Amino acid sequence: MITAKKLRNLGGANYLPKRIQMQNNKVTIHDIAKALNLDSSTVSRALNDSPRVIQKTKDIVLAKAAEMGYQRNHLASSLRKSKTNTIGVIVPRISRHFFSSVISGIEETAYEAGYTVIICQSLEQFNREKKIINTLLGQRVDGVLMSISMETKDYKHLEVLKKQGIQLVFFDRHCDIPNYSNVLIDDFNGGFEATEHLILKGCKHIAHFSGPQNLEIYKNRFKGYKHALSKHNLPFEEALVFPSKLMEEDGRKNSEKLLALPNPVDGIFSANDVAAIGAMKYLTDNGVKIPEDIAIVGFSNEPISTVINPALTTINQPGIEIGKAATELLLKHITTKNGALDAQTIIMDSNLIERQSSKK
Amino acid sequence: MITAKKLRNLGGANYLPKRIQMQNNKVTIHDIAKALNLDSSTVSRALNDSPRVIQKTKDIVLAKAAEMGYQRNHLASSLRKSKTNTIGVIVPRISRHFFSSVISGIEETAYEAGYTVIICQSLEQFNREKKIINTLLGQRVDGVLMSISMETKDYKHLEVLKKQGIQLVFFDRHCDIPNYSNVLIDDFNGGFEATEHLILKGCKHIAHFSGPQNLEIYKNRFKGYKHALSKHNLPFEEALVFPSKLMEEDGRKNSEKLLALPNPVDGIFSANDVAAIGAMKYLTDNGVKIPEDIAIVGFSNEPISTVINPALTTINQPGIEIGKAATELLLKHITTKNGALDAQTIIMDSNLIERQSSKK
DNA sequence: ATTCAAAATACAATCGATTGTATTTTGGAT
DNA sequence: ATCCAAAATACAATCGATTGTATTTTGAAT
Repeated sequence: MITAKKLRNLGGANYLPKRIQMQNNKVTIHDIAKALNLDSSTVSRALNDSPRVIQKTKDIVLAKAAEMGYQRNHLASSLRKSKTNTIGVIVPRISRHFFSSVISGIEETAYEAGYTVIICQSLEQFNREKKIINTLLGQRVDGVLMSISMETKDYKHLEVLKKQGIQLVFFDRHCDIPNYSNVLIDDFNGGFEATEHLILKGCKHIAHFSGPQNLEIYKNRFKGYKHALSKHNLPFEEALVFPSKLMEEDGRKNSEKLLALPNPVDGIFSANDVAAIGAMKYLTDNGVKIPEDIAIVGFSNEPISTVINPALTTINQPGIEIGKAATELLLKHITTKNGALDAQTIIMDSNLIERQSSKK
Repeated sequence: MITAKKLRNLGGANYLPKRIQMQNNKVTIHDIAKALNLDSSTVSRALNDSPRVIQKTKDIVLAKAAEMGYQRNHLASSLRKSKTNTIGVIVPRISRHFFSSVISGIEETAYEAGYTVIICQSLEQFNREKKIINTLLGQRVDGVLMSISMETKDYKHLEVLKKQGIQLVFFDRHCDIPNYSNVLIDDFNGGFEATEHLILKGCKHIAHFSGPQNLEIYKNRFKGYKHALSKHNLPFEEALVFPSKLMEEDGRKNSEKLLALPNPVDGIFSANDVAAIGAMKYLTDNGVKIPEDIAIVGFSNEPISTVINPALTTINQPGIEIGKAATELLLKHITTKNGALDAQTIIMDSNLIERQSSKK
C-alpha cells in the first residue's frame, strides 16, 4: 500500500499531484519532530506540557505545531490511553424541552472539560435503550449519563457498563438500585406542592394523572400527591388516579373518563405538562371552564405551558443546572481512580410556578 | 508499565486480583486468535467477512467471538482505516421541534448504515459554530450535516472541511455558495402559499415578519411573499416588512409597531411559528381578534402551533424525511471515491396546514 | 506418488500518540 | 580539565485492527 507517509518520504510532497497533497494534509507529531530534528516522544511530551521537556523546547514545538496546523489525532491518543474523553447521553427524546435543556447543560460542562458528547434517544423504548448501550460501549465512552425510558423495568442491560468500569450517572429518571449516582429534583415534594397548591385554592376532589410506576419519579410524585391529601384531611380515592404514559392523547382520554365520574372532580395534578395540555384541550372543548370548574397543575414547565390558554401552573425543573451537575458528578467519578468515589444523590431545587390554570 | 496483556501472558488471569481481571476484560482479535490457534489477521478477515477466509473458519471465529463477548474496538479500526464512521450534525438548537425531528431522521438512517452521530448546537452563534467545526475535525468525522446559524454571514470556517476532504451537506438553512449539496424545502413556494392563502381569505394588507436575510430560507420566504402580492395585484409596502431574529419577543415587538401603523394590517405571514405565537399573544392581549381582525400564518408547524388558541395555520416541513434524505445524500458523498459525486440539491415537499388562525 | 496452481492462512508493517527505559547533554563542583 | 548527578532528549514497545506480502496447505490433474 502506498501511504501518504511513504510518499512524503520518497521525494517530498512537491512531486505529488495537488489533490493527494491536499487530501492527507493531516500533520502528525512525527512531521513536527522531523521538522525540528527532535524525537516524536519529545514532541508529544511538549504538546502535553510534560515536566520532562524544557520550556524552550516546548515553545519551539508549540510554535511549529501551530505553524503546521497540527491537530491531535484523538483516535490514536484514545487508543493508546484507552480513554476517549467521550461521554454518552441517553434521553427518552430530545424534543422534550426539559431534556434538551439538560443536554445544553451537559454539553457546556463537558466541552469545557475537554469531553465530547454523544447524544442518543431511547424514544421511550426498552429495546432501543439496550441497543444504545451497546453502541456506546462500542464507542468506548468513558461514562454515561442517562434518564431511563418508560418501558424500562429491569436493569440487567446496565450491568455491562459497571462490569467494564464505565461510570454511570442518572438524572431525572433514575433507578432505585443502590451504588449509582443520581441528580434529581425532589419529586415527592414537587407532587406535594402541586397538590397542596390545588387544595389551598379550594379544590376538594383532586385527580392525579400518574406516570408509569416503574419510574421512581412518577412513584414519588404520586406519593407527594397522597401526602398532601392526607395532610389536609382529604380522602384518597383510587378512582381519581389515572395511570398512563402521559402523552397528550392520554390526557384527553383521562379527562373523558374523569368527566364520567359520579363525584365531580375540581382539580387535576398531572405528572407532566403534556398530559395536562391534552386534558385542557379536551375539557375546554367540552365546555368545562378552567380554572373555575377544574383547576390544573402540570409538571416540568415545558414552553407550551405558557402558550396554552389559560397558561398552565406547573413545577419548574432547572434542566440546565441538572445537566451541569450531572456532568460534573460523572466527570468526578471518571477521574477518581478505581471508581473509588462513592455513589451520591444530588437533589436540585424545583419550584411551583403559578399561572392562570389554577387561579380560583 | 504493566499492561493487562503482559499480566495475561505472565501466568494467566487466575492469579490476578478479581478487580483487575474484570476491569480490562476487553477481548481483542488477538485473544480470539490465540484461543483458536489462528493468526489475528485471519480473525480480522473472518470478522469482516473477507473472501480470503474459508467459510468454515469464519463460522468458528464468529462463534468464538460471540462466546468471548468480543466487541470491535472502533478506535483501532478507525485509526488504521482513517475512517471513523462518524458524522457530525450542527443545528442551531435541538430544542426546536423541527430540528429534533430532523435529528431523529438522521439518527435512524445513520445507525442503520453503521454510523454514529455527534450532535452539536450552535445556539445561533457564529463563534460556537466555528468552535464546533474544529471539535468535529478533531473527532475526525467522515462528514458533516449542518444548518447554519442566524449569525453566520461568511463561510470561510467551512473551507477547512473541504480542504480536509470532509463531506458537507446542508439541510434547511443552507448557503448560496456552489459545490455544496443541500436538502431543502421550497421556501419560496412556502412563502408564496402562505401569503396567497391569506389573500384568498380576503386579506389586503399583509405584513411579513422576516428573518435574517443572510439566510437563504428567509430570503426565499420573503420573495414568495412578494410574489404572491404581485400575482394578486396587491402593492408591496416596505413598511409592512418587519425583520428580526424571529424569537417570541420579536413577534411581540413587531405586533406593537404594526398596530401603530396608519393603515391597519389584516394579515400576517411570519417566517416562523415562534414569532407568530409571540404576535398572537400580544395581539390577543391588546384586544385584537384573531383571525377576524388579523389572520396569521406561521412557518414550520411546531407543536405549539396546535396548542395556541386559535390554532396556528402554518407551513409543514417534513423534518424526519429531511433528516433521512440529507443523511443518505451525505453517505453517498462519503462512499463515493475522491469526492467525485457532484453536488446536488434535493427539494422536499412542504404543505400548508390550515387551522383557526386564518379562518375568515 | 508428484506437481502445481489456487486457496487458505501466517507474517509483519502500519495508523498516530503515549510512555517506560535508555542514552546523551548540561552545568556545577572539584 | 574531569567527574557526576540531574536534566533533557532519544529509543522502542504498545494500544487493537487492518492489509500488502509471504508462506503453507489443499486438492485436482498427471
